Amino acid sequence: MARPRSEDRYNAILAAATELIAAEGPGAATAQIARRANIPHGSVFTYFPTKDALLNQLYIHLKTELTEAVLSEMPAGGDTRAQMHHLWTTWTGWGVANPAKRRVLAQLGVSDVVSAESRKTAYEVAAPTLDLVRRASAEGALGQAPQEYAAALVEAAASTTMDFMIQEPARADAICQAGFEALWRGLS
Amino acid sequence: MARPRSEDRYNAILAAATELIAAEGPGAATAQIARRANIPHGSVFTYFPTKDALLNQLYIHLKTELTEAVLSEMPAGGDTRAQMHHLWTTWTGWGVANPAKRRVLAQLGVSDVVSAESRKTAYEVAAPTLDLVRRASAEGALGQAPQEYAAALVEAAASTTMDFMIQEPARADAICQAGFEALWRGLS
DNA sequence: TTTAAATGACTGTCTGCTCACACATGAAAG
DNA sequence: CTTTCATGTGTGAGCAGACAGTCATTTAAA
Repeated sequence: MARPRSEDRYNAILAAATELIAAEGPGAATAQIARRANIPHGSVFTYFPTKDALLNQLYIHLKTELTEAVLSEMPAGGDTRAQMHHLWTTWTGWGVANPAKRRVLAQLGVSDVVSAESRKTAYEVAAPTLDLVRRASAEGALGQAPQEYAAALVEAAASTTMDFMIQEPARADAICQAGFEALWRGLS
Repeated sequence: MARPRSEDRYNAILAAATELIAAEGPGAATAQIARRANIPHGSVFTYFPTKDALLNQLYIHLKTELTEAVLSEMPAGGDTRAQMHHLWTTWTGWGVANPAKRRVLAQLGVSDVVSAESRKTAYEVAAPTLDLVRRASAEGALGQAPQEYAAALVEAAASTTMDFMIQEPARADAICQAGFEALWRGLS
């Protein structure tokens, strides 16, 4: 019926926004994002109704990408520790390999521009992760606490661990392993 | 020699900035901050050379206040667990009692406007805390990891715990205790 | 009398967003 | 297979509003 939207452009906008927001925070200008994406400024608003909508979409997009990375190649079987270890190393590995994406998630995570709905959507995408954490912590000190609490603690620990892995690349593996050991002891 | 600056005004600016940044992020306008502090817009710039300087000062101010709260009435003696428990309950208690301040620290903590120098200053203020965490974790899984890593994990866990305590006031105490138990197991 | 704070109107810059027009697309008509 | 046509994207100049910071003047402390 009409000219279709370009998926490439959509992705280019999200990619450009990721780089700029990582460097300048959520205040990065839409005109700058458009320039980096090699499209005219006006086109940003044919793909996203407002800047807020763009930031919300970006948040969901990155959360989804992270969750998919973490769940891919998850060992089957019932060994919870092995699964948690896989989750941990994949998660921190993704963050180290994608520092800009990681930084954007950190910035948007504490920002008000991300709506409760977007957070809920991201939360549902991450449900399998939540379930794994619940299994890992059911018998431990956090067994009676809200299951989301244990999941949030794991996320916070992963985030902190990535910071230090990036900061000291030479000891990244050792930090990752020590962090997992501490996490596992805390949960179980 | 000349009219002195008013300490009240200085504090009023920081207090107004805290409330507004908690609600709107670091993008909150200086004119708004001035209005909330009941002073003319121009006066903001006799107390702080730029908005960035204001945000940096605010960050150091809140970090210092938090550290003082945590270290006050710290039990002497050599019982590391009791001291960690005091640190934990005081820290999370401060956050629950001061949600705006806590939120501002979270927002500024991931923001680029806070310079490396400001972070270093805040870090030095918190040195006694760091030392306590080092003692608590020296024999555990994190014994070989950078001591700042253990401290950052404690901070991240405290921050997450406050979120849930605020979210579910009825279970706040239980969450706080469960969190400490998990933390202690992870560290030692 | 000297000095710097108090004040608020003002400014240059930047912001998200709009809009009129040109044009590509795919469906429908012949 | 060609022509027609409705639809909605491509484009960038332009707009109203918001922003951090300035400055000439007034005022109060030392």
